[in-house]
Amino acid sequence: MRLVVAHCSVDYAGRLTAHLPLAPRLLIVKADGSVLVHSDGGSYKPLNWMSPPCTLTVERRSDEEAAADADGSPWIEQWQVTHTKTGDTLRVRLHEVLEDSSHELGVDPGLQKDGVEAHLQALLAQNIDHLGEGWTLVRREYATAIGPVDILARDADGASVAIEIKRRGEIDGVEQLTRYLELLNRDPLLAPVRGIFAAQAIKPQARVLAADRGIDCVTLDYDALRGIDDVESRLF
Amino acid sequence: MRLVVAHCSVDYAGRLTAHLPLAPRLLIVKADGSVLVHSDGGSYKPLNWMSPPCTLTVERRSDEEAAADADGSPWIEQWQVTHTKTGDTLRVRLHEVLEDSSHELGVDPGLQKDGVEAHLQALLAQNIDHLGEGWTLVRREYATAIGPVDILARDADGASVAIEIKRRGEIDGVEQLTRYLELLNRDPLLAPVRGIFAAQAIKPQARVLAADRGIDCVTLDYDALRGIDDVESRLF
DNA sequence: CTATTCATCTCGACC
DNA sequence: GGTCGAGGTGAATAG
Repeated sequence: MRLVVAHCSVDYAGRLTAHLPLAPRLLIVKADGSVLVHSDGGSYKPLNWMSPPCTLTVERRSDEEAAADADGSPWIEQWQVTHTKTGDTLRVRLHEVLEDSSHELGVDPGLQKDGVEAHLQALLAQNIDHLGEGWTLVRREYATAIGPVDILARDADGASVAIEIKRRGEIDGVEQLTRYLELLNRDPLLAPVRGIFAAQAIKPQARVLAADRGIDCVTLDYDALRGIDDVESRLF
Repeated sequence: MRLVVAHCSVDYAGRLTAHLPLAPRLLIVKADGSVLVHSDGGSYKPLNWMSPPCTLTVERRSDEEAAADADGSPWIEQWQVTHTKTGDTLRVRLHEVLEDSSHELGVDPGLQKDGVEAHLQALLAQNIDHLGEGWTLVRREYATAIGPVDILARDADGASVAIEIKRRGEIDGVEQLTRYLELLNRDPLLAPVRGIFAAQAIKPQARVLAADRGIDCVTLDYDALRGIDDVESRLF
């Protein structure tokens, strides 16, 4: 990994073209040749970058050559980075260099995560009676021709219920569930199937559309579900 | 901006919990207090991070104190970063420090972009007869109760056409256009309104759904449209 | 390999 | 301040 702090200008050409005027920035060149251009603010996203796989060629020139630049751009080092597959290009022109260091870091052992949608689905499946007393789980990831329904269950009366789970409930989730319901209701063994749209938070537009389609909305409390699960884990 | 290369371990707790075991990494502390943890590979996304607004507190201790750590974690410096609004926390424990430098970069002048969907919409609006001879533009961003239609036009016979533009044509774009058409066709001044789904590339599934809904698909060539536009720019 | 879906999404535009 | 849609989305997972 090479770290350079320098006054630089950057040009990118690919799906879009973008330009960064001359200013001091942090440049990172990773072991795989990928390049990040960071400013001293904003978010984790670089101002500009090149993803691997890519090739980096470096051109250096003397102060005299730089001063004589025809375009009036007195860079002393230029990086030409080209994406191996898409042909996207990133050109970085370094003017004044404030820092330049390199380190061997090796391969990272990687991140361990917990708490995403899969977990939410597992928790609700394990606590399906959270939705109503006497409810039973039929299957998680119930397969249909157009994709798997998150959860298929039966209510206390034995009627089928298809449940779509999202972390955030938005309009396309309702559309998705609608397509599943249309298909499931063609199966005489299941029909009538009603739908439940379950999410940690549901947007107003999604609620309106769901209501229009006769789909019930349920907001899930992740911590509460986890709490239930912890209690049950201790019981069994 | 502070740059630190160090053997470190990282723990994040927020929407999810995540852990990075001890390994050499690049740590960046930006002027706004945000922190990035990068490995020497992967993408432009850090392994872990904290977005602004957040507060950073640094705790240092001597090698003797570190060696006597009750948990057996001989860190010599610990960063506790807390998000001001959400309360998310990031804890970084530095063991061996390989580099530590700071720079004043100031505020970046920012990025200039070109070539995204807005541009595609503008180009097609300016060259609406690309879709058919004698076609005319009614309005870009034609407002409806459920959102703006990208382009409303009339064909050579004066019949209304609603156009949805995407960079990549996928199923939800067809759904979106379907909703617009349903609404627009309730307006007696416009009806009958037909739909055109225009994108640089359209997925087979989206084509099938569009055909089923009576929506025509058109693939757009960005460079060709830009070429047309350049020619016209020169003519007028 | 392609295709789908999630994301600590981020980011901008618009209301 | 929110809400919504796009992204050079990226990244993981299923088929």
